[in-house]
Amino acid sequence: MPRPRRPLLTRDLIVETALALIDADGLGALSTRRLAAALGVQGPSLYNHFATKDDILDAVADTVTGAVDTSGFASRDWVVALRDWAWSYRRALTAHPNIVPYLAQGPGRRPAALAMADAVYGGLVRAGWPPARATHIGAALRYFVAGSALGSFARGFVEDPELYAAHYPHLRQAHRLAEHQQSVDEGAFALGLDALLHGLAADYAGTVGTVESARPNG
Amino acid sequence: MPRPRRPLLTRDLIVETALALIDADGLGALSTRRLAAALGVQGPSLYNHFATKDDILDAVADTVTGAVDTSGFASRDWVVALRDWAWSYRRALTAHPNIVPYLAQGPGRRPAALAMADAVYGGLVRAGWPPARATHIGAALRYFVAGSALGSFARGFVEDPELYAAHYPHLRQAHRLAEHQQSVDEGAFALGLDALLHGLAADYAGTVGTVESARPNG
DNA sequence: TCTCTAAACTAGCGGTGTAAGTTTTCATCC
DNA sequence: GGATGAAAACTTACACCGCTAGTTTAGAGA
Repeated sequence: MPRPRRPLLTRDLIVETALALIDADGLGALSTRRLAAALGVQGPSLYNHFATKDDILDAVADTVTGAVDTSGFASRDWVVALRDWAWSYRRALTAHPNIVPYLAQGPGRRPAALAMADAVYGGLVRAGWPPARATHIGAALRYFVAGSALGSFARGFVEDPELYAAHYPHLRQAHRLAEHQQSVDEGAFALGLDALLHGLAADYAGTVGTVESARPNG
Repeated sequence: MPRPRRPLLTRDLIVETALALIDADGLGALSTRRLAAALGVQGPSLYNHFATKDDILDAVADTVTGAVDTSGFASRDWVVALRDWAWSYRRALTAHPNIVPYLAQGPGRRPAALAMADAVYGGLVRAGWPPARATHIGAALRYFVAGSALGSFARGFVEDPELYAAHYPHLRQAHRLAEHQQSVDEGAFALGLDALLHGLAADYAGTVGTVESARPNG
């Protein structure tokens, strides 16, 4: 097949299909030939639109990150904005868990990740946090969200009572974690996020200072 | 070469060499042939000692996790124990950052990870936390530590001022993050960990209750 | 001493990312 | 309107990947 009358591929179509394949079969199952086959095309044709496979994955990661909502930093109290952002961030990642390990390794040059960092940092500084602190807070929350989306704690346990009872005295109930995977992970996230925000609020009261500087939109 | 007089390979030697290669060249650069070559052997010989490449990586992950110190839970106040554990955990992971993405995806059947979970959970329950809460707390801290070791926040930024100034108004100083990578990541970790523990302590005071139940070794 | 297993080997399969070169279509400029 | 050059598909091919199969020989146990 020579050059077709209307292009068979576009960057968006490739990214969309790649994400669907990753969601369905995992990151390891995505090869350029399989992706191309899903698009009705031969493998190397993808290289007319992307330079490398990693470029494709970067674009996929960018669209996933693009779904994160940071609008709260523009109008809400910083604690509320952080909480809303963290939950939105987590939802965006857990909607596509298979891409998370790739995504979590370097926000660098990806526009959506930069825009997110920009909004968070800007919002915190505007709320009165010193720049260095704002950087640390944004990073700390990113650690927490990425870690929670990456390694489901509960998913790691197997549904086999005997495996744990023998050697790990306190894990007698661990096999039940597998059943309640989602609620355990969400509960742990909720608990940890609340604790983090509580601690940050205390820090804010102590270092940034008075009540009047904690205005919602400054 | 037939069977040698003394075995050229042992599981420990394979694991040790694999970890060294991963540290030096990254997870992606570890192939069975390269690993075997580093051991002075042909590729498939490894399969006399491990069933699959993933088995090798699991063993590597287990030795890395094995370096985490949970001894604090046996003798110290739970807040101190959590803090010491989290830092030890982080040190163990950041000593071998390239294996972290593999390691963070499922503690499941790996003995060292199970022993760690057992110690943490047991220590928290002994301190008076309800079992479900103890599970959540352990998971939340794991999220935070794994996230911090996985995606260095600072490493993702490039040392090019112009890249950020144009589109991201608040990230004008972001290129400087690359220089101070380690201190930024450690600072963010310290801040986040302290906030988390502060929040948990407040929760403890509110739900678990009185002062006398917060005894160090119960 | 005989036998079986262990631990190395070689050969090879199907799959991977991607480079190189080919063909044809479309858009653009004289 | 015909020439030109880029675009977008193709085929072929390379080096590498994880892993299987079968072979050879050393050592351990009956």
